[in-house]
Amino acid sequence: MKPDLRVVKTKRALHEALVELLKNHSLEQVTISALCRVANVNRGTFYLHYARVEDVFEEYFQEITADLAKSYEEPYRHVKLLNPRELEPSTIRIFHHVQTYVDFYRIVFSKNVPLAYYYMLFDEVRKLLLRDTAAHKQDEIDHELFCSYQANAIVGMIIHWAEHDFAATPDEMNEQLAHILRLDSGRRV
Amino acid sequence: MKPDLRVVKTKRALHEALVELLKNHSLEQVTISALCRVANVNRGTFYLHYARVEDVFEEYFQEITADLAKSYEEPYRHVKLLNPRELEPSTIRIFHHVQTYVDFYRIVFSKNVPLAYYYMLFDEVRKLLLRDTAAHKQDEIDHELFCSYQANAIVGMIIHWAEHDFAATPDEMNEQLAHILRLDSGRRV
DNA sequence: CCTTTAATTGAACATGTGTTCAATAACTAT
DNA sequence: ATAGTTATTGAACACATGTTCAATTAAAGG
Repeated sequence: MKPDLRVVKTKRALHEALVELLKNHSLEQVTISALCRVANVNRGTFYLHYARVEDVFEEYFQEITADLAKSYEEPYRHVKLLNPRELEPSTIRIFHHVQTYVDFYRIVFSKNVPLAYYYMLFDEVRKLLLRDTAAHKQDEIDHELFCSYQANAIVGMIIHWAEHDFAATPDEMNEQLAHILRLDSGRRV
Repeated sequence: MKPDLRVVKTKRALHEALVELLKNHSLEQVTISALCRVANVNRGTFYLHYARVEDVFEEYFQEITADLAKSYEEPYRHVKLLNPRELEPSTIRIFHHVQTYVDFYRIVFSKNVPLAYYYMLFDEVRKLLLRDTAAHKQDEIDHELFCSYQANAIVGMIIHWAEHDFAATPDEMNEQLAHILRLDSGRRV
């Protein structure tokens, strides 16, 4: 059940062709025909794996969101998490992650791309919150709902960040998050 | 400078044709050609006003987000707003608004629509928060950033709601928001 | 190495896309 | 009503889309 090398080659060619075309065109300007021309892949082959150009970007973007989760696994970062209302901001790697892949995130937050990309980021953040706050459930509050609330709040900060062309530094974003979470007084490093 | 009646008629025909087609097709399945066929509008005319089918939906959806703002203007609802951390949930009309137009919001929150629709809702909520919390700025916190945080947190709840097929009632959503905002203890009606 | 399996190809077809143009029709303003 | 303005139309064009098919090619597994 190994992945067929031909499929791997085809997908890699399409990935690289997409990155190439995105240097001079917006995502929605990239046609399937042009993508296949640049990638030297038959158009029929494209349809064996995808339906739209956006699906190729989505597959690529999946590797990036996977990196977000991975950065949380690094043991020296993965400090014990406290009550979600007192998240230790040094453990929040998301702003640094976004800056690392800012060229991708400019696309992810642009108006005419599918909402699916947004969900991929949101789901990743929520997954991390669900895992790290499992011990701090509160009565009367639907914990999954609360994580959707909290995760999307953070993504809201990233929207704001993107609207200002990612001018602030990741550390400044972390600092603001700390203040919002009321860590400004009684900070514990 | 009145709107040309011909334009009004054309747009209305396209709006109605879109609603008609959406009964049996997803938004992305609706082609420009089919839309124009049903609307009895020349395809060239379509391009005089729009570029994509999604633009027609966006124009329609604008009327709906305008209704969200309008519901906040109703004087008997527009109670004095407190500190954003203590939002009086009875003034939060958003969950009821979403339920009123749930057929539209199912599309707005579906994966393959443009992110632009999401922004329209988010911007509307943020605008309301910015207006109603202007008096409660805090030092050290970028107030606009905080409103992006808070507005998107609420939209995160709606995402969660949509994921569960809008099963909860708007009042239950409001109740959960109240709990999250720490109104559970010391509630003031 | 050789057979089996399956991905890829190239070609074709109907339809959709995006644009242009002169001719026509419908609206506005006087 | 009439003249002037402008949206709409229909036709045509090159190109993109989505699908099908038999022929070919490359990989997997023994």
